[in-house]
Amino acid sequence: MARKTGSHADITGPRLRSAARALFARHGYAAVSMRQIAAEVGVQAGALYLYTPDKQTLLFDLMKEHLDDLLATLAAQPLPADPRARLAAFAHFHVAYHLDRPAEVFIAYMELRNLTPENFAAIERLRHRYEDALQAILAEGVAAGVFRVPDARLATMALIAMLTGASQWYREGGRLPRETVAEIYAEMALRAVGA
Amino acid sequence: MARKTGSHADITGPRLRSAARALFARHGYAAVSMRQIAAEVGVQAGALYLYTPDKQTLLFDLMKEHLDDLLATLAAQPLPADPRARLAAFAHFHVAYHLDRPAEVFIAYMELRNLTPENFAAIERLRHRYEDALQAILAEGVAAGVFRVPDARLATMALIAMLTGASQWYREGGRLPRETVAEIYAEMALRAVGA
DNA sequence: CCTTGAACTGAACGGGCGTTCAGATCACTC
DNA sequence: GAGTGATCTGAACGCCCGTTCAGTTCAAGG
Repeated sequence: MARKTGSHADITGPRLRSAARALFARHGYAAVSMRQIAAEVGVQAGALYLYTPDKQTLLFDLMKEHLDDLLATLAAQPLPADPRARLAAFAHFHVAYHLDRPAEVFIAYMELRNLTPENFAAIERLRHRYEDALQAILAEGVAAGVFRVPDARLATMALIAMLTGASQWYREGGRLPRETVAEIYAEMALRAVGA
Repeated sequence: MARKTGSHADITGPRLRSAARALFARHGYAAVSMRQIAAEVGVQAGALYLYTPDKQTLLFDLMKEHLDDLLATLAAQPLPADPRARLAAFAHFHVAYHLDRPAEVFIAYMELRNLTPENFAAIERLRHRYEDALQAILAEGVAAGVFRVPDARLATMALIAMLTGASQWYREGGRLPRETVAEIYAEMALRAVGA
């Protein structure tokens, strides 16, 4: 008793990732079983192993995809040369991007400790690349005399934590529209660094 | 073959909580077994049930203790009347408190989804009480005309995320001393709200 | 119409899980 | 020095885990 109708390989693969993303985000990697994911996909657990070598790789791929996409989208972003406008654009981009992907954000920040050491190192490298992009903006602003921050690295971590936090409380259709939230956060980020 | 030397009830209880706190923070609630905790305590798994009714209550008690202590310590804090000085004192307190308790902070923010609905509601109530304390400071500052924030609730969430984030990267004996970190974060918080 | 091979099932593997409990141990009281 | 009760062990309960794999189904190619 196998599949009833036609070939499903190109359907089941994405569905697996999508189901895993939703379940990991809601209940956490360790609390979700392959059987639960399989049930969500509408398949037996064994069939999942046609699309992922194991559960750990499934988690790693989700996180890597998220960070790769984050870095690629940032790179494609037109960032003004002026440090102030540049930081405003970065902050606006960061908030909007994260509000659009609450599940991915949740996983990327909560499941780091469930990665094997090698996978963890790979993800941390990507994340560091992203942080460095912000840190460079701050350093330029300091050099240009328009930002006043005692420590660029600390300010980077503080801003990213603040901006990312938006996705923890924001709910679609809530009191404030997405654009307004991004705008206010960008404004706070600028002020925080003394712009 | 039971205990070898004397009575241990007043020792094993705290040791259970301490071991659970450390293991939950490192590996996550769902990934830690009662047997692992028992091994850390130096006891068989069954013995733990003399000190906690179940694993869920163990997690809940750790989180409730943390938030109760946070609220009590905040209440005992002498906060100046001037909104600017008041916010600076709050921010400084928050960062210092969180840098001192990285394990508790990690658990309180990462394991919310592993609480039963009733326990979750109870913890959220406590957390909301704390957030309201900050929001009140911001509202006073806005009323006094010294803070400029479009939305006090949003600013509250943004500041708490930023300040709490310090405990994610801060390491004892690192580049910056604890006091300096708290000072810089407090300064950034003040500027973020336009003070 | 027969063959092939991709897609999937269903059962099994060894092992760990949270929790319970009868029984063992032993500091203490009277 | 007998008895008590707090403390803990060790084994067991039923259940779920990630992963493997022989076998089944069926769309597509010749």
